Amino acid sequence: MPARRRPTDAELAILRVLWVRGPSTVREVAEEMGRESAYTTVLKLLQIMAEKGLVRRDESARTHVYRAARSERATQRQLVRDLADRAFGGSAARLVLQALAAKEASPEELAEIREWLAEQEGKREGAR
Amino acid sequence: MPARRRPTDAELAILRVLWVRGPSTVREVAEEMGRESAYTTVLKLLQIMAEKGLVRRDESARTHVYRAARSERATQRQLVRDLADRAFGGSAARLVLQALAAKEASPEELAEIREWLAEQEGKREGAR
DNA sequence: TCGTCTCTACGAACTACTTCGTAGAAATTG
DNA sequence: CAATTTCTACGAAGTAGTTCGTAGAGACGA
Repeated sequence: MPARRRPTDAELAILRVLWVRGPSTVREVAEEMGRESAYTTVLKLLQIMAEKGLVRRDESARTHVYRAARSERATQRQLVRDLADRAFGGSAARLVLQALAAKEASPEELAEIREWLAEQEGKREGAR
Repeated sequence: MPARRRPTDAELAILRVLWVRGPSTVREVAEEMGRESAYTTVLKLLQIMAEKGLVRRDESARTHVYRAARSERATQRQLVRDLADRAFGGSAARLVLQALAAKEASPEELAEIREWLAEQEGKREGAR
């Protein structure tokens, strides 16, 4: 059983495209990524990612169609956990505090965070 | 001017030791990391990290002493920014929300987050 | 049909990371 | 002083990631 490794930079760039576009052909992904990388580079990457299980491939037509195997949310969560483990002693909360310090948050995002906090408050009360 | 690359996994493991122990010799770091990696592996890594500027080396004695070039906080912040860019479209706040979902936070940490939010609230009021 | 285009497959080359063995200098010990 | 230990330096090898060129099959248009 192969341990799940985190996607590399190049893989993540491709996943981002697939999350936005949905199932796509090699050409579509390559196009979306601009002229940064050659068509065959994207193809090769997608082939490798299919082997790794990062994407699924529909081969029913001559032109294969790829889609992300895991959702954006699930992948993001995995990456956060991974970073928390590697650099924050496993504490996602400490990671949060650094993240808050790192960049400005929009009012909407602040509101979401506040909402989450309120939920926690609720749970805590309920648990007494 | 060499762009600052993020520390690799092995480098991060060593940095963690240096942050905890402060300036240390190769032997001390190797010891701290358990018997996972051979002495010369740690040595080589530290040499490379010194070249990259991740650590500074005091060569005044025969046994060199290494210390982290950047603080734990600064490095953590860099890593958070990097992850936000690579996987969250640059939004640290969205990263925060995933992080909050990823793991339980302790009451102390929750309190810190609340405090930070209150600060933001204050700024916002003040700006009106 | 013949040439052109598009697609997948494959492999080669290059870089980065990680590991550790060996060599030799310097310090220490008996 | 000789043997042992401890240290740095270096190099080699293995793995993984990334890039892209070339080849050949299939589709398509003139």
